[in-house]
Amino acid sequence: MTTRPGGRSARVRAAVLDATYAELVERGYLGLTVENVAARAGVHKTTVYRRWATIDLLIADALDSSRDTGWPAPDTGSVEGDLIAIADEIVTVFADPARRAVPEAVVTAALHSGRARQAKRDFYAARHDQAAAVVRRAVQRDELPPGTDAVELIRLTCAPLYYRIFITGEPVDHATAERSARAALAAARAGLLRTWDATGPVSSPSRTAVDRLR
Amino acid sequence: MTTRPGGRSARVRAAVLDATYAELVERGYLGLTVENVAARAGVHKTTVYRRWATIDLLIADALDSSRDTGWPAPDTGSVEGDLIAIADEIVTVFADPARRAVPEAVVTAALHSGRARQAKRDFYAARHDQAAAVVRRAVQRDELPPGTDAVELIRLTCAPLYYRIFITGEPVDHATAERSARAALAAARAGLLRTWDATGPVSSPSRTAVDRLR
DNA sequence: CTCCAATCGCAACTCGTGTTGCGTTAGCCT
DNA sequence: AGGCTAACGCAACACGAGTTGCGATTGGAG
Repeated sequence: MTTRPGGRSARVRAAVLDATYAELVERGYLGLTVENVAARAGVHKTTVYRRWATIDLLIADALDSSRDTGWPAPDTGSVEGDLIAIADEIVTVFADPARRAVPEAVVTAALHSGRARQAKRDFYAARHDQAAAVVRRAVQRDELPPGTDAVELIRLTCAPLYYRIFITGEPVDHATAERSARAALAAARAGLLRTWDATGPVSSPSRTAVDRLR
Repeated sequence: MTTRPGGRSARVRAAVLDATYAELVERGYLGLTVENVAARAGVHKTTVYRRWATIDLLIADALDSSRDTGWPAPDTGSVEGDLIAIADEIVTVFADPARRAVPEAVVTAALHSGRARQAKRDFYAARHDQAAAVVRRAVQRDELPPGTDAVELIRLTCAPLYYRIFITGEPVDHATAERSARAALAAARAGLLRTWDATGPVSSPSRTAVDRLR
């Protein structure tokens, strides 16, 4: 997608990656074969095989392409609202069989291929950073203790949902999302997620919030 | 394993399931083929194919067999110590390539087969129930608010670790385990994990802890 | 405009997984 | 102990994913 309109190579690459997404949504990871992807992309299967050794590398490449796609972080006015919105979006995605097929395939592929594992790591790192904006905002608004690890709070918010979905196989709903967000928030408010030592006065990188209290 | 010494069928079944575990540890999910399992079990491959249609069903059956194996919940004297011990065990398991192969295979198999998904769900439900004992103890000792959802506290303790391991691909260590346990505990102590309504006096199913305070 | 290198399409092939039919063996029941 | 049924071993086969060699096409450079 970087050089979308370009030489034949770029055109073929884009067509194949698009076809991969489409096949993934339609048939899931299991039904994903190189032949089907090639057929949908209007390309011969050898072309696909020559460029991507396995399906997992194909998924990894497709994920890389979509990583830099903009993802708008919610802005409800409060951290609590924002975190619940983030958690709710996860619930919504996994409630739709078509949409949940993509992350499921990514997780599966990452368990098979180191390259896919790397792509997945990069993808979630980017997403976490984008989502962490709501936390950084909250710290500036004194809603949360200064020095709160923004990404860690995002992790704690999402983790219980993914845990249920991928590990225990338990259902998730709006109540689950709300509970996860509130629990994570409780830890943050208790000062358990501070990056720098919280036991005493330190040379903090930013004491603006504290200073403003005086 | 239920009727270990029995007819030929039971013997073959046990041999195959044992071989499945051994192959899983040695070669991982990817290297797991029916032929290898059959060879190690001293059985012909058609015998395996006739009983278990796919590898995933084989893994599911092996998981079922190991579900009722006793798992000793830690008892350090405090909930915090117990939860950290539980979290630490997860870190330890996934630090060992051989031991992490099993849960990884289970998660992969569950994404492929409904039968494996069910086996995984049952397994974690049993584990959660066993681990929840430390929480129930803590509630009785008044370390935690009465009505605290024991299993939910266990979920919140484990979730951030599994999230890093399976989803984001970030590393886990003792510090991660400790932080997860403490964060979950903060939510529980804040009364966010109560099963019954916490906003006022209710007809609670069990007010023993409250009664004892008088 | 022409040539050249890279890439693609095509068909035939290899190889491993999973299947099938049949003969054989083991365990249980009277 | 003898027979009966269910399960197993074996070999041959079917099928599809992935590979390979070669000719054809594309897009850019001089």
